[in-house]
Amino acid sequence: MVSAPVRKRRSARAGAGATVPAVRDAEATRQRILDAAESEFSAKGLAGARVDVIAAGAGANKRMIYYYFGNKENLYVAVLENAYSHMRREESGLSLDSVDPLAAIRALVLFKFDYYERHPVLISLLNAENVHGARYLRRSRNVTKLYMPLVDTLSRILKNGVKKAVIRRGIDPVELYVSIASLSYFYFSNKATLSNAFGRAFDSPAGRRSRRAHVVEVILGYLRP
Amino acid sequence: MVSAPVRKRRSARAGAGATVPAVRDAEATRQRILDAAESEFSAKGLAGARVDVIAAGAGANKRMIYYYFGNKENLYVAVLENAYSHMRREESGLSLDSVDPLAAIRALVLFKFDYYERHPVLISLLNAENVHGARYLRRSRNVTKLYMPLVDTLSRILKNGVKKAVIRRGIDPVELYVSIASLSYFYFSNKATLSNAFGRAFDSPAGRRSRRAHVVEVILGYLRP
DNA sequence: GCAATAATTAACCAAACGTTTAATTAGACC
DNA sequence: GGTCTAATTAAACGTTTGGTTAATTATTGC
Repeated sequence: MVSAPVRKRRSARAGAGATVPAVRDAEATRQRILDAAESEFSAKGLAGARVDVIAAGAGANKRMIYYYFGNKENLYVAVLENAYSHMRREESGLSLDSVDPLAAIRALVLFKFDYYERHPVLISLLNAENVHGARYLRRSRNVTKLYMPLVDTLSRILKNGVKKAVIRRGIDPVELYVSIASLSYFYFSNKATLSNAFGRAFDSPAGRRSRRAHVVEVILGYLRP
Repeated sequence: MVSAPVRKRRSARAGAGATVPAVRDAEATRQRILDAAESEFSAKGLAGARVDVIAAGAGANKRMIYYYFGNKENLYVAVLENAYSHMRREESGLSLDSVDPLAAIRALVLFKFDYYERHPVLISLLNAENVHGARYLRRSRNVTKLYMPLVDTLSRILKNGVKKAVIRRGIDPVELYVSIASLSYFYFSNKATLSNAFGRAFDSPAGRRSRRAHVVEVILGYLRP
């Protein structure tokens, strides 16, 4: 490349702001499209999202979407895979084999809460996906049945806790995992309608702090022998 | 056309099967549209739903939707109001002022579970609504902030339970209510992606039975002093 | 029976939208 | 510097879709 080192191709006026690089860069363009698509799909769902809005948000020509992803549905699936596998990866990176079973479970609960808080798009995407019966997630081979390792870990922790007499007997690890996810997920997923139902500001920092403490209390309270 | 007293106007071939009455009946037509809209909107969301599909499902002319509801959005709001206020009505019909605080809470937990199980459309509608920040539910004046009575009841139950030393001290009734809702809601709301993540058949009768028992255990286990 | 009105229908329209065609430009390689 | 290919663009295309027009049929009140 020559002179004019930091030329911007366009003013990226669409607000969504993606900074367009000076040079042609296939991978970067693809990534900008993916990012713009994530925010558009998570806000409006597959049917509500607009291809033109995604292109504008990415600072790319609409044609690029078809160049890199084929069509709208494929792009949606790519976004879904991306968000979903990110969570899975982070979660499996958790080292829960602490000596203290209760501390391990507490760590898992807090991880779930914090992850959902930091990744609202994942929640929206999962919500939309569940509305149409996980049609598109199921289509993606990269994403199926990868939770078993975590359930195994949980199972070991429970057994250990029972032996040490700090956890009650007879808890199904899958049910427990779902309950842990529930208590945090629902709070973030339904905060719009919850705020509407109670006057209470559900999304305030204080609200989040007390919810965070509460979910730990519920799970650990339940686990007591 | 002559005699033929029980003439059907159309064969209602659309599969969705609404039985079209022999005579003109404004209220019945309106209701058929509402029913068809509920199933279409809950399956596809506002943007994904098709006005023509709703009309066909209702066995009515498309024009009737605009005759009775003005436009697609208004119809959506009507569906939402309908489903939401139905739940609110049923819930406020619960008489939880039993002598036994734990029995009262157990009844609330089971009510929530059973209601969600029996009304999957409500869950889908709420999910879709939360994806776009409750924009449309907030628009409906009929539906706001009507949960306070229930929270008051819950508050009384908790106080009573503390006095009788069967419930631990210091539980926030709103947090508890949200937790109770979470444990059941999430299970039904996310069953598609959950079934995908674990191999396990989440939606089987056996699965539902054990989940139902589990959520009661979690809440009552947590409440112990 | 006969107007007046309410309910219903078939056909149509314009805008929105996903997708494509075909041409252009930048960078890589020799 | 010229050639080849990959990245990018502008404009258009064809369908789908929400919404409308205007005419028709049933029902109600007299």
